[in-house]
Amino acid sequence: MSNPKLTDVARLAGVSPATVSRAINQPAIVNAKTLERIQQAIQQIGYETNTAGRNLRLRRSDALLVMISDAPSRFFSQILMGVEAEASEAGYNVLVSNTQENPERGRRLYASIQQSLADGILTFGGHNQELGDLISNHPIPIVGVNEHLEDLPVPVTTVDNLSASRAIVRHLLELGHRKIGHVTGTTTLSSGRDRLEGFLSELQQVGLTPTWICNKHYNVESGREAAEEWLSLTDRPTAVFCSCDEAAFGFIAALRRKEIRVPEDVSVVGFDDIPLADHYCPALTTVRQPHRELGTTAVRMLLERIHDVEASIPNQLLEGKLIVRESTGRPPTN
Amino acid sequence: MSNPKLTDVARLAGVSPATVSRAINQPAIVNAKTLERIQQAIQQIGYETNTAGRNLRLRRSDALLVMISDAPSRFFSQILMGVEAEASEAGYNVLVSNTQENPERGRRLYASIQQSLADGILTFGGHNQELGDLISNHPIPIVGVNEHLEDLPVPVTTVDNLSASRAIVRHLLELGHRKIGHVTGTTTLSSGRDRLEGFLSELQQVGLTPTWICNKHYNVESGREAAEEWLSLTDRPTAVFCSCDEAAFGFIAALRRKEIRVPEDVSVVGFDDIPLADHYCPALTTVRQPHRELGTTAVRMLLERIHDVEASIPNQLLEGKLIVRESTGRPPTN
DNA sequence: CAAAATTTTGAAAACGTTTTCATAATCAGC
DNA sequence: GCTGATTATGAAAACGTTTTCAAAATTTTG
Repeated sequence: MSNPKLTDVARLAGVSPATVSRAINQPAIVNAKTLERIQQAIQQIGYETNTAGRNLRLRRSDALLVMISDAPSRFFSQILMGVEAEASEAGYNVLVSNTQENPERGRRLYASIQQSLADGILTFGGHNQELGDLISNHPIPIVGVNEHLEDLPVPVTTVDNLSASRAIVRHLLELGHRKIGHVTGTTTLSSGRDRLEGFLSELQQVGLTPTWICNKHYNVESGREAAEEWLSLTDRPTAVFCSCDEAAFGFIAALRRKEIRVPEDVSVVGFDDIPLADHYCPALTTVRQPHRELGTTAVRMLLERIHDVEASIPNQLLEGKLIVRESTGRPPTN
Repeated sequence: MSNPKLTDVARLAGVSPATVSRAINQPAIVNAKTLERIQQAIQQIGYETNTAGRNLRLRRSDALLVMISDAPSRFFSQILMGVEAEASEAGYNVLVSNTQENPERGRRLYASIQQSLADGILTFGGHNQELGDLISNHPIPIVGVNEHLEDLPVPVTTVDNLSASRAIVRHLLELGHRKIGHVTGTTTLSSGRDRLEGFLSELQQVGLTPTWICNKHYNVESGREAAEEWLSLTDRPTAVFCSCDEAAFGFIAALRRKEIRVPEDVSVVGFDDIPLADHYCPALTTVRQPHRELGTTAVRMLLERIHDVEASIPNQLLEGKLIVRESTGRPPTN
C-alpha cells in the first residue's frame, strides 16, 4: 500500500537505516559489498527517497521559487526553461508563483521561504516594492531577473540594455539616418530607462538630438499608438527604435494600413528578438536577448548565494546581439 | 537565529504544541480565549508554519507538478498562469519541470510524486509514452493538457479542435471558397489529427474534396515551407487553413515576398490566437483557444482526482472561438 | 449540588530522513 | 598473533508538524 521507505530497504538488505542513507548519499564511505546489497534492495522494492522527510531533516527544500508579479513577459517561458534546465542540473526543483500584484501574496511568499518552501527566490521583472522592507530586515537568497531592483540589496542579471540600444542607434546612423525617434518602454522599469538612455547617449555622442521621443509601454498597443503620433508629426523621423519587438510590430502594422512602407519609408527596430521577429514581414531588425542564458545565469547566481549566504554577488550583464534583418534600410531620399 | 517554530509559539502562549496546531488548522475547536492568546503569540514572534514538517506529517506536498517534455508551446506561459492562479487559489504550489524528452527524467519525475514531491501531475503536450507502463501499473493523480494521451487512462482537457476546425472551414465556405487547403500540424499529436479531421469532415459534408493537404508541424518554418509548395501548385487553393498561427505567419510572410497578397489573392486562417495574431498585418483570422481556462480546468480536474482517487474524471472539451479578422476574404475573381 | 455530557487541552507517537557518537570490524605494521 | 590505526556499521536523537487517546476543565441536567 504505502511506498517503500528507507527502513524497508534496510530490513531487506539486513543493515541499519543509517547505512542505507549513507549508501545513497555518500556511497564512497560504505563497504563495496554492502553497497551492492543495498542497491539491489533499492532496485527490488523500487525505493525512492521521500522529499518531505529529507527536507525536514536537512532543513532545505531543494527548490527555487520563481516569483512573478503579474502577466509574464512574452519570453517568460524561454527564461523559465533556462531556469529549469540549470536548476534541475543542480538537483533543484522550480516553483512558479504569481503574486498577481498583491503585496500580501508577495509577502507571504517571501515569508514561506524561511519555512523551507524554497531555498531561494528568483524575482522576475521590476517592483515588488512591497518586498523592500522584508528584504532589508530579513535577507534571504534572492536574485532579480531582467530588471534592476532599485536600491534593494539584490543582485540582478539583465541584458546590457544600454550597450544594445547604442548599437541600435549606431546601426541606424550607419545606414545614414539622422532623424531618429524612440518609442520608450515602461520607464518605471530599469530596462525602459536604460534603453532610452542608450538611445540618447549614442545620439549625443555624434552631436545629434532625438527627433522624437514617444513615451509608451512594452506592448503592441503602444506601437499602434506611437504610429498614430508618428503620422501626425510634421518632421517625421526616418528611423524609429521601438523598445520591444511587440511595439515594433504594432507600429509597423499600423503604418502599413496607411500605406507607409517599412523600411522604404521608415526604418523600424525592435528589441528582444521574440520568436516571430524573424518571420514577420518585414523581418524585424532587433536585439536578441539571451533569454535562456538569463535564466541559467540567474540560477547560478542564486545557487552561489544559497551555498554561501555571505557571498557578495555582482550583477551580471549579458550581451544582447544586434540582428539586422529587413525592417531597416537607408533613409528615403526625397 | 533559527526560525520560530510551533513549540515556541506554544511556550509563549502557555499551551501545548497540539493546541497551537489546532488553533491554526481548526480554530473552531479551540477556546476563544486561548485562540486569541495563541494568535497574539504567532504575530509576536512572526511564526510561519514549516512546510517540510507539515508535509512529512500529512504525507502530502500541497504541490502540483507541471511536466513538459520539450520546448514549451507559444502559449505555454498563459496556460501556466491559469494553472498557477487556480492552484494557488486552492492552496497549492506549482512545480515546473521539463523532461527534455529524456525518458529517464520523465520516469524519475513520475516516481518522485509518490514520494510527496507533488500531489499530482499536469502533463503538457503529447507523448511521454515512456510513462505508459508506469501509469498503468502505478496510477497516480495525473491530468493531460492540450493533447490526448493515446490509450492511457489519463483524463485530459483540450480545446475542441474538431468543432473549431469545422467552424473555420464553414467560414471559408461562406466567403465563397471552394478550393480549400490545409497545412497540418504535427499529426502525431491528437490536436493535429483532430484539426485535420475537422477540416476533412466539414468539406465532405458539403460534397467537396480538399484541394491540397500539406503535412507539416506546429512552427513558423512549416508555414514557410508550405508557402513554397503552394506556389508550385498548378491548381492553387484560394484559401488555406494553417493549423497554428505561427505557421500562418510563416505562410503569409513567405507569400508576401512573392508579391502574393493576403487576403486578396489567398485567404489564410490560423489557429490558437496567440497575442500577435491581432496585430499582424493582415490581422489574422483564427480560432481563439481559451488558454487560461485550459490551465484552470486542468487544475480543477486534477484536484478532483487528488481528493478522490477513485473519481472518474471525464475529458473536458473547451470551446474555441472563431475570430474573423483581415486575413480572410472572398476568393479572387478571375 | 452531584452526575453526566460536553468542551478543551496535553502527552506522546508518528511521518521518513540524516547525522552524531560510539562501537565493532578490518587492516597495517612488526 | 598482537597493538594501534583505520574503516564500516548501528542506536538513537533530531528536524517540525499533526493526531490519537485520554485526562482535565467546563457546562448542562436532573
